[in-house]
Amino acid sequence: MLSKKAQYAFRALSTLVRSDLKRRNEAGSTSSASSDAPTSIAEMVKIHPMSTKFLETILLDLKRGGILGSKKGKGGGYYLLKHPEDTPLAQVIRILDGPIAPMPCVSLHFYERCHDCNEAICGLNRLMSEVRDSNLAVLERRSLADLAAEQN
Amino acid sequence: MLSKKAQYAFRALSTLVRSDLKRRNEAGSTSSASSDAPTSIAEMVKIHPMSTKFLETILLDLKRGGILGSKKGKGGGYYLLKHPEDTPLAQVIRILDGPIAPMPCVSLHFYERCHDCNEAICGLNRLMSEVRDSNLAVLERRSLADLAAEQN
DNA sequence: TCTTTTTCCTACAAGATTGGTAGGAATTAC
DNA sequence: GTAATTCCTACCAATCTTGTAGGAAAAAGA
Repeated sequence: MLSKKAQYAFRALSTLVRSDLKRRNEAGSTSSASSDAPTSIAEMVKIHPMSTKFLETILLDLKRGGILGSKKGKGGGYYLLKHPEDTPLAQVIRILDGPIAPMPCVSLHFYERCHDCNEAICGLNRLMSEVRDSNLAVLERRSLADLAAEQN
Repeated sequence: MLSKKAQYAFRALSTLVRSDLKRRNEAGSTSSASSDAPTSIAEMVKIHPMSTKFLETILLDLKRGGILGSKKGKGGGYYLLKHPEDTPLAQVIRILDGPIAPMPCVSLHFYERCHDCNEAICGLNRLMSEVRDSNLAVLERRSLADLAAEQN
């Protein structure tokens, strides 16, 4: 299961994406994200109610993880560093929750050797690699842009 | 990530599957699993080293979950209740770790309503349903039989 | 320059979860 | 009767989760 942290992150990010897309439409721009008109924590919380202080630490994580930029002071806030399509969901989850793989010995980004088995012939290893792959097929393909896409 | 409990469970189950398949071969039987020749905790731990007491509680869970049968006393132990192909990995995980879905609001077996969003139009809900489905595509199709299958 | 608004940073803390351990009761085989 | 096994409940230490507290730093505007 995703932690609350990751769930809140996605909700806040969906606000940022919508604001980003809106600005793009107005400007007619297709370039990478711009730093003007950042969104403050207070605004995000107004749209998706949650603890302000907790969201603060989450956004900081996302900033350190290279997904968000920020602007301090009056009129400040956070903004996407890249086009929403260029940030896969997997990246967000790894920053906040760590490994996506079901076991350390099949993780791509957080690999740890398995001491109890020979990975080359371990059935569990093979099956969990399958699970990991089917997961990543979705999480690496889907991006922040999909998060904000309206359905009918 | 799978808990240690689930990982240990799979290792112990692989021992039971191998013992089950061996017995089937000898007997030439294709029926559902038989209760003779149960495997004791001590034997399982000999093959896959782990805490005996901890494995005890895990096997009890699997028994209560309807996957294993047991026989008490001398010569006793645990055995599969069904043919290995008829126990999907998903069932084992649900017994020991609970939900497979990434969020309660997309869980099939542990559903909880999401209070912060309208599920019908929530982008996160839709994406996480995709993740759940891709996961289950593997975990419901793959069974204990695949766990013990030798590679090359 | 002063005030307000914002992000940034570190530390703390209560509660839940994880990964076991302890000790014995019940059952069965011999 | 004894040894071997499962069954059951309670406990426990460490870690993780989900926040909270309190301010420092920076920027904007008057």
